[in-house]
Amino acid sequence: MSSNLIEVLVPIPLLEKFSYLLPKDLHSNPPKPGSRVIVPFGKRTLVGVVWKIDTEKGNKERKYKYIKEILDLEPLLDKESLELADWASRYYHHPLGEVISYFFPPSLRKGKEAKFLEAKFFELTNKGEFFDLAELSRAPIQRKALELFRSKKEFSQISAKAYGISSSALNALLTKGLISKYTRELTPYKKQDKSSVGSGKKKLNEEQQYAVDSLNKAKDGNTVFLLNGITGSGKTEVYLQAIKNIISQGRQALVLIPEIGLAPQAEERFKRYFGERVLSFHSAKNEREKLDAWLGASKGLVDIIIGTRSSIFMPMKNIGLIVVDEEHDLSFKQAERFRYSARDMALYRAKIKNIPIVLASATPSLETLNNSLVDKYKVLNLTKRATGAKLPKYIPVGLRGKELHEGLSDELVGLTEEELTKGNQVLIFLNRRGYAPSLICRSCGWVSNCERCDAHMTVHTSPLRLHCHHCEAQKEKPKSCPSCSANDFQSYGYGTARVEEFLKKRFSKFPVLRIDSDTTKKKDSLNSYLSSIKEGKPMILLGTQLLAKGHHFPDVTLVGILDADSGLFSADFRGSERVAQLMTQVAGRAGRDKKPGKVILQSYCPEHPQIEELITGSYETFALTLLEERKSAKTPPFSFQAKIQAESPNSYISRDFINDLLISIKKNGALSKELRLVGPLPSIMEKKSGVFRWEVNVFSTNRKSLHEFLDLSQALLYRPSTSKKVRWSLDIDPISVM
DNA sequence: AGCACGCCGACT
DNA sequence: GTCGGCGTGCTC
Repeated sequence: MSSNLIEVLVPIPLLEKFSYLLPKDLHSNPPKPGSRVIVPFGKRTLVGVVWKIDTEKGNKERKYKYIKEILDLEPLLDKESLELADWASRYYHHPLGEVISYFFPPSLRKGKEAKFLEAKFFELTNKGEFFDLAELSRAPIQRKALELFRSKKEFSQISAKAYGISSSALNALLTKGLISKYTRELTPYKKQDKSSVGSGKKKLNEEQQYAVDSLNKAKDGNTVFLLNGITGSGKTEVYLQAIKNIISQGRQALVLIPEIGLAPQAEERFKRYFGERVLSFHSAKNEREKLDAWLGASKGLVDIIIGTRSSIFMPMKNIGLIVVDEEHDLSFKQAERFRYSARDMALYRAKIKNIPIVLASATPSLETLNNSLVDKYKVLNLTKRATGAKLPKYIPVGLRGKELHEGLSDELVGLTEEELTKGNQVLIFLNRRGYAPSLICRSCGWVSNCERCDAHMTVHTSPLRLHCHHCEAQKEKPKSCPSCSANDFQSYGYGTARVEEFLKKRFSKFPVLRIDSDTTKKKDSLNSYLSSIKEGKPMILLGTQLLAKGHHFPDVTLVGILDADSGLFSADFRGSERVAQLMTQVAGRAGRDKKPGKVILQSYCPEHPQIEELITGSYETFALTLLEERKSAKTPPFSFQAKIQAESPNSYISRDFINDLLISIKKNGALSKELRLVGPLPSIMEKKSGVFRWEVNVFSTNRKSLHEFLDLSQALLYRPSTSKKVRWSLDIDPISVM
């Protein structure tokens, strides 16, 4: 018997699904899965999403509430989006109701209409058309307005104003029945013609052409491509042309890019190539823009969506290709709440849709590299720079026992001088902002520790203050030592601001541009920096990883890496992968155009095998070595990993929380022998922002037993009796940057 | 997540 | 005597 029960997802962190009755007058027209409804929930009223219809028999003991209202007659999410949400919810062990809310822009989450902006219009009525103008002789403004209507038939409220038709005249004509009023959706996008796709086709080299051809051939079927091109090899041009091919078939493309200052540039390049067919999507857009973009993509009016992580949730009417650019980038992983990886969700979305997907990178992640080694992915190699330039030459500089100039060796200073005089640009890379990483008292050894974190406070100048880079804390530099009252402070170590000071003094004839998150906070300041670099005058670019990613600096011939060692001895097993990617990306900024480039790699241990591998080998040989290490250690990608973390104002409470959880799991028999548990242990920076964090990491070569473990963990964690004093998180495939 | 209920401390 | 702290329980 039909029970007319509808399963509705509500945006609440609960594992249960909630069922509602359908009011009798709607029995003949039930809402479809993917439509939004309004439902009562406790004392509240929520916007929910229909999940299943009439499938549950119903529990006789339970009294169900009625759906209050159906917001969408036609579903807003297609079947594949629902399937993707379901998969992500199970894979990341996150409540489906919250997962599904990610698929909607804010205004739709709040229950607003799924419509483009509406505007008021006025049009001439029949009566108005044949009305005797002489009757309006005493109302000259109305008469003039009516004449305008006769020549143009309709005006929007705004254009009427522009033509000088006052609102009082409009109202008068309305009451006389000479014009009528209606509202209409303003569609901001026009469906573009299939034939007019893309301009400015660049000449491709043989490898690029082969890559484009391979992508074009794969238009149907779920092939995963690794577009593995060295820095400056013209990867973008390859996928631009593949996208062009896709949209010339009337299909859409989705391009995911990292969450960095690069977005405006990427967008601009796409706009130049595809014009109005492209729409960018990121968190800076306002609600209206987000809704318009969402509707435009979902109705198939926009051909290309380019955006950061969250764009993976964009609906698309007829998606034909997904590109994940810089696929190794960590910003594709959300590090809070719903801890999804947009790259991995993209892979699954492509699989459901049976379409090709391109993962592009000069420094592929070990996961991706491994998948290509076992032939899961098809590799498209670009081994030559598009300009024909050579890859830069590495010059290792050992620092032991050397006198340095604020972190710079004689070799680096000398070469910098040389290149600047030749009219070239020099890039100095130091992944540490501020003036100095800590302040110490030379009299007693006091160090500027942060009260809320296990970290030093960084010295910042202008204004002179101490900042913690892990929490919001900031304070004045103390007048005298808090411990011994002496006034004998020393700024210890180097940050970009300190190096900037030195470079400006030493190379006073040349501009020094410091580019880090402190100097680029203001809107568009990064862009104005980048355009002054583009002018090509000799100068020094000094910066953090902001500078390392993706930019094309044709006049940089020398890159100086001040500290290649940081991260070499990282506690995290992913540390070396990260360093290798960063170093390779930074080095890749040198010699991209006609001029050959050099990279100075300063290190206290140049004989370290990993540094040597980077210098004498390539990213790929380095990565292969790392893969071997991971294989013998059975760490990802040779096992699956999950992390459970607890945080509270008390270290023991956090520790016990993890401990107790593991005990319960053990009792329930979900601790299979295939699981390797690491912990409970304090997290890398145990105290952070005033809370103490403990964690357990679980590794397993068997996905099923890990998922059984996680299912049980999830069930236990979401029990209402779970202590609310502790904030916990479940992270699948964590990337842990503390 | 919210929201209500409930039971103990400092206030007009 | 009450306002309000946050612990606990519940949401079809």
